[in-house]
Amino acid sequence: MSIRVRFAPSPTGDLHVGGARTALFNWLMARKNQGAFILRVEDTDGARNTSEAAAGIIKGMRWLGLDWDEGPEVGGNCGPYFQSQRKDIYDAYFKKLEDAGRVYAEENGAMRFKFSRTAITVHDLVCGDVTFSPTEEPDMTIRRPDGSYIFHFVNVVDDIEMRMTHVIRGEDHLSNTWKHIDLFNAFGATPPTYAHIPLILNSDGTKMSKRDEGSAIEHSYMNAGFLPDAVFNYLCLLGWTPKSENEKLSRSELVALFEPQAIHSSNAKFDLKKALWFNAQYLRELSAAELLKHAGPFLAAKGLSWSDDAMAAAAVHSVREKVNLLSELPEWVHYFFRDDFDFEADVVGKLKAKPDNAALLKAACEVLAQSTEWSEASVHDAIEAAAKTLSVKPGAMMPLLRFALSGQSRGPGVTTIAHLIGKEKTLARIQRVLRDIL
RNA sequence: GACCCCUUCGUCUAGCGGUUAGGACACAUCCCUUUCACGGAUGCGACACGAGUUCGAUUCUCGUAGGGGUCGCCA
Repeated sequence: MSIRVRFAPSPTGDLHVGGARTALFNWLMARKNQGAFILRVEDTDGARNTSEAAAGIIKGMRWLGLDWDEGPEVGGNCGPYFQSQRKDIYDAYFKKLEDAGRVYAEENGAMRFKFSRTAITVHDLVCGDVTFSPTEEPDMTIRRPDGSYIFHFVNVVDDIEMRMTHVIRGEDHLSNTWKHIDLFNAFGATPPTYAHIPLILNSDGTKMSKRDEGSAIEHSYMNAGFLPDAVFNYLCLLGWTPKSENEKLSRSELVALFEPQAIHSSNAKFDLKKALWFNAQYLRELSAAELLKHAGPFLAAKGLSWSDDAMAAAAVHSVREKVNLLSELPEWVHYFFRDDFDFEADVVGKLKAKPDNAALLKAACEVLAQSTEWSEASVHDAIEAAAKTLSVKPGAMMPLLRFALSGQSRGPGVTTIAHLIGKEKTLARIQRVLRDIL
C-alpha cells in the first residue's frame, strides 16, 4: 500500500513555522516513499475561518515549495478538500455511530461520542508506545447544535475517507490521540501510523504562536528576505538530525535522508541567528542572475530601478557575501542605481580629515580620465599609477575613492564599483566631491 | 488538579555502558585584507538533581525538580 500523508491546517491565520514544519515533514515522508501528500483545509469552524487565511497558507506552502498531490487547486479522488464542503460524508459517518449506539444528545442538541473507557495505546513512531488509561474525562462533543461537526470527528472521518496511512502532526495532539483511536475503532477502521513531532518554542522557551518573532512564514520569511530553500533547510533541522556530515542539505538530499523514526521527541527553540546563517549560505551560492531575480522586489520596494539587467545583477552579486537577507541588499547597492545618494555622516568627516585628500582624489581622477580601457584591472592599474605619482600607497587612495563613488565607508572593491558604474560616472562623482565637499 | 511528552555547551544537536563528551550557530581572539564582509585558525562553553543496576553510567531503572502539552459546542 502506498503511503498517503496530509497537512490539515485550519485557516484561522497565517501559516506559522510550526505548521510549515509539520507540512514539511509530511511532504518529505511522501516524497521519500513516492507516496501522496494531501492538503486538506479544516474549515469546520465557520466563525473563525477566513478565505484570506486559507489563501495565505496556500501561498506560504507554494513559496516553500511544498507541492501537494491532492487538495485545493489540484483536485484529487478524495475531494472535496475543504471540510466545509463534506457535510454529507460526515452525516453518513455520524449515522454509523448513531446506529452503533455510540452517540447521545445534550439538552441543547449538541451530540457527544461515548468513549469506550478502555485503555488505549498509541503506537507512535516518535514517542514510542504511549498508553492512556481510562479517564474521567467527559465524552467528547462531535457535533454542534447547528449540525456542524467538530475537529476530532471530521479529522478522523477524513483520515479514513482519504485513506491516510500516516499522521505526522504536532505533539500537542498526542494527548488527544486516544480519542481519535477510539473513533477509528468505533468505525471499525484501522488507525494510521502516528508520528507526533516536537513543538517549536520561542527562544525564551515559551510556545511559539501568532505574533511571536519569527513565527509567520509570510511576514517573517517571505517579506523579510529569506530564500525558501534556506528556510526549508533550517526548519528540517528543528527536531530532526539527518544522518549526514553537513547541515546544509538540498531538498533532494533531505528527501533521501528522511526517516520519521529519527525525529526527536523533545521540543526545540527557534534560533533566528542560525536561520540567518543558513540564508546567507544559500544567498552566496546564487548566480548573479538568480540573485537579481530574488532581490528584484526588494530593490524595487526601495525605489531602485534599472534598465541594464547584467549591471544590476553584477551589482547585487558584488555584495552577496555581506548580507544575510535579501532585504539588506538595497542599502548596499543603491548607489549603483542612482547618482543622488546621501553621504554617510562619518564619510564626510573622513574626507575632510586630511588636507591632502583633495590632491589624492584629483590625481586619481586625472589618471582615470586618461584610461582608454575600463575594466577592473585597468581601473586598478590607474589607481596604482596615481598613487605612485604622489608617493603614497594605493591603500591610502582606495578609501577616498570609495567615499566619493558610493558615499559609504564599506562595500565591494573600489575597482568593482568603478567598473560597474562606468568611467563617466566615476569621474563625475569624484569631481562632485572635489567641488561640493572638499 | 488529572493525564501525557521532554531534559547534553547560550541555541540546534552527536552519543545508543568504558569517548580528552564530537559538530553547527552565536560569542571572543588571531590571520587574511583598500572598507565591510567571506574565508582560515584558535578559544570559551554542557551531560538538571538524587537514588539504584553495574567492575564501570551522559547512556539502563525509579524518584525529585524544571520545561512543554492536553483535559473546548477551537483546530
